[in-house]
Parts: sequence; structure tokens; C-alpha cells
Amino acid sequence: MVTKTRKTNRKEELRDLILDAALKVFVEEGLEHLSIRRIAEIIGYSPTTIYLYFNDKNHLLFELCELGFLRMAEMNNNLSAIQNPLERLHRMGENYIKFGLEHPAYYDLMFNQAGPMERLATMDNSEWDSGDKALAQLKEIIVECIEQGIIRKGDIDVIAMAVWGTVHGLISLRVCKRFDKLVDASEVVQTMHRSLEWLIRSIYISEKRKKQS
Amino acid sequence: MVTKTRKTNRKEELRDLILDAALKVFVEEGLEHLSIRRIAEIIGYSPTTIYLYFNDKNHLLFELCELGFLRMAEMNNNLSAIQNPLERLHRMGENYIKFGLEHPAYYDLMFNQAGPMERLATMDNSEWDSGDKALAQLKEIIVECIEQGIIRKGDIDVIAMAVWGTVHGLISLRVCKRFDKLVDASEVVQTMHRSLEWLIRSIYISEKRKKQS
DNA sequence: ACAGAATACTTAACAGTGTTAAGTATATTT
DNA sequence: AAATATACTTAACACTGTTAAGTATTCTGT
Repeated sequence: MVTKTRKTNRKEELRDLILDAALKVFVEEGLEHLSIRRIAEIIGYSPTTIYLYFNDKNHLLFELCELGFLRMAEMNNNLSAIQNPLERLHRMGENYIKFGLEHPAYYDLMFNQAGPMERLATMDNSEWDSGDKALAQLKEIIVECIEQGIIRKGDIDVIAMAVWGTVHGLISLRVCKRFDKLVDASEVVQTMHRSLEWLIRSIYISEKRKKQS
Repeated sequence: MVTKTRKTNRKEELRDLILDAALKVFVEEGLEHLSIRRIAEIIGYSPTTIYLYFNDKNHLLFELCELGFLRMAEMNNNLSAIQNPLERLHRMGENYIKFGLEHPAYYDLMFNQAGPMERLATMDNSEWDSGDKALAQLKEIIVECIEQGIIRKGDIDVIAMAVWGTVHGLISLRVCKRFDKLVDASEVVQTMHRSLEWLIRSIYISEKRKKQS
């Protein structure tokens, strides 16, 4: 029993070693340099060994995604302290943007690359747990905003998709370098933040407006 | 002179033949199957011939992008007829969504893939003409909305980025299959449209509200 | 008309990719 | 000690983008 546990641990250890090496490569050298052979070289094993721990490259990429979602979730630890749900929504968006800017490689993998989702599609049973959790948290805040009359009533799914869409769109365009030749490089980050702020202000129903209706 | 023109035409013809074949492959079989050798096979030339017409694959991808922007621009022919600039903005967003849903491969290439922008980065002089044009059109409409007091005053760049971000975010998440396991498949398209509608309604300043201030 | 040059294209190869079938030690179990 | 299971490797397949060198064919100038 002890032996088995040890063995399991060792297996897990190598698996983690692979993920660590993969992380290192795609963060430091970019996703295009993340190859099975490159990982193998770093950890000092043959390339085929990696296939003993992951079905294929997409499987590995998906697991990296999951790590990314963990890191992203950590960022939202600062949300519970914020009373006003719209402010909380704003902060959540800021966290999202911050994550995307600080970890562009992670972000690309989590939301742009096809690989991880192809893996998910083969696991035919499942839901997408990480995504589900993140979306649920967003919806919760939106519900609170509506209940408190801070934003206009509306379909939660619709509003959640719009809000997620906006912050994702901003970061995605940035990560995929679509702003580079269109927006002044020194201003693009600030403009992103102000765009989110603009959205939040646009959906806010002030006390004045409430009294009016 | 006539001879030279003929030759030029012929050269252009083969170039177009390459682009046509590339288009066919990446639309019908997906971007992951678009290889130089696959194109060569289709047009009946050797793979290296393609390098006589394009510097590298990114160059080819960029040219495909440009074709995509042409098609996208065509879609916006229906805008000039719309008087109300906010309605026009709404329609522009609808066109954008429609394009993304009808031509997901194009969209992926134009806004998600790294290749085309890497090509653009090497052409160190230039601006990104197609992107610039599209963004300018968007800004123009937003300016009109502000001038007519239909939406709140604000920095044009900020608002344009937010609006573009939103519609891009929606389509990008769809094209990259991030909605697949999160949103009911039969409702996702409708929800996208309603999300855009929600944004437009949120930024609209009604006559009532205007009178108040 | 003929030598030389430009044009348009091909062959063969390099270095890289994901992936798999088969083989090899080592350690564990019987 | 023999059989088995574990953990890993070797070698290969079928791809990828890309380039240097070679080959016909056509055009140009004398």
C-alpha cells in the first residue's frame, strides 16, 4: 500500500515535471515553440515518455489550461471584500484584463487556441468545469446587480455573455496583436481599462435615473 | 508592351489561382489543413512555385486576410441607408456577427491567428490599411451618435474599442468554441444577437433621459 | 540566326512537427 | 528462479515550412 502510494506519487511527480517544463517553454518562448520534443529535452526523458502521461498534445494543453484557470481564479480573491456588486463586476473585469496582460500565453491557450477545446470535445461526457465555474461567478454578480436595481433588468445569460464578450474581446484583440498598428502602443492598455469603465458606467442606473422612472 | 502586359496578367493569374486554392482548402477543410503542399497539389504545381508569388506562408495568409476584409466591407453596404446612427451602429454589429458566423475560418484568420500579423510586422513601414478602414468607419458612426446626443459623450477611441471588443469577443468565443460546453447550442446564436442588442440599449440615451439632464 | 540572359518552374534536401509500434532494461510478484 | 508488470527508449512514419541548386523554355540584342 505504501509502495503503491509512493509509486503513484512518483508518477504524479513526472507528470508535474512535464507540465512544469511545458509551462516554462510556452511562457518563455511562446506557444509556437512548445513541442513534445522540446519538453522531453528539458526534463531529460525521451519524447515518447510524455505519451505515457498524456494521451496527446491537446491533452497536455488542456491540463495547462486548467492550471491557467486556477491562477485566474486566485486573482478573484479580492472580490468578496467589495460590497457594491457593480463595483465588484468592474473589479472582476479588471482582474480579467490584468490576467490577460500579465499572462498572454496562458490567455491565448485558455481562450483562443483550438487544441484544448478539441481535447474537451473528445471527453464526450463532461461539462467544462473551469469555464462553468468562472461563468457562474460572473452571473451571480450580475444577478445581484439586477436585484439591487443597479443595472437594468434583463436575461442573465444575455448580459453575462455581453460582459464576458467585452472583456474577452479587448484582451483577445490585444493578445492577438490586432491593436498594434491601430492604437498607439503607449495608450492601448489605458484605453482598454477605460473601455471597461465606459461599459460599467453605461449599464449603471444612477439613483437620479431610478427616481425618474 | 502588350507582351509584358500579358505576362503580368499570367503571373497575376497564377497568384490568384494560389489564393483561390488556399481559400478553398481553409474554408472546406479548416486552417489546420492549409499547407503549402496541399495548395500545390490542387493547382498542379510544385510547392516551391508558391514561394515565387509569396514570401512565405504568413504572406499568403495575410493576403487571404485582405480578401476577408473585402468581403466584410461588402456586408456593410446596407449601412448608408440607415438614418439613425445608433441603429446604424447596431446593424454594423449585426453585420460583424453575421460575417463571423458565416465565415468562421475567415474570421479566425483575420482576428485570431498570429500568422497574418507577423507578416504585417515585417512590413515595417506600413499601417494596417484594412483594419484602419474598418475602425475608422466604426468611429465615424460613434461620433455621429455623440453629436446627435444619442449616446453619452466620451473618448471616441475608448468607446470604439469597447464596441469592437464586445462584438469581437462574442464571435471570437464562438469561433474558438468556448461557448460549446457552457451555453445551450440551440440558443447561442440568438443570445449573441441579444447581447449586442443589450449593449446598444445600454448606451442609448432616451429622449426622456435627455430632458432630465 | 545565334549567343546570352531572363523567366518560370522543379528536384532534392534540411530541420522541424505529432505520433506509434516495437523493443529493452529494471523491478515486482509468484 | 521464472514470469510478469512497470517505466522508459529506439526507430520510424507521415507530415510541416523553407531553401539552394538545377532545368527547361522563352525572350533579347547583335
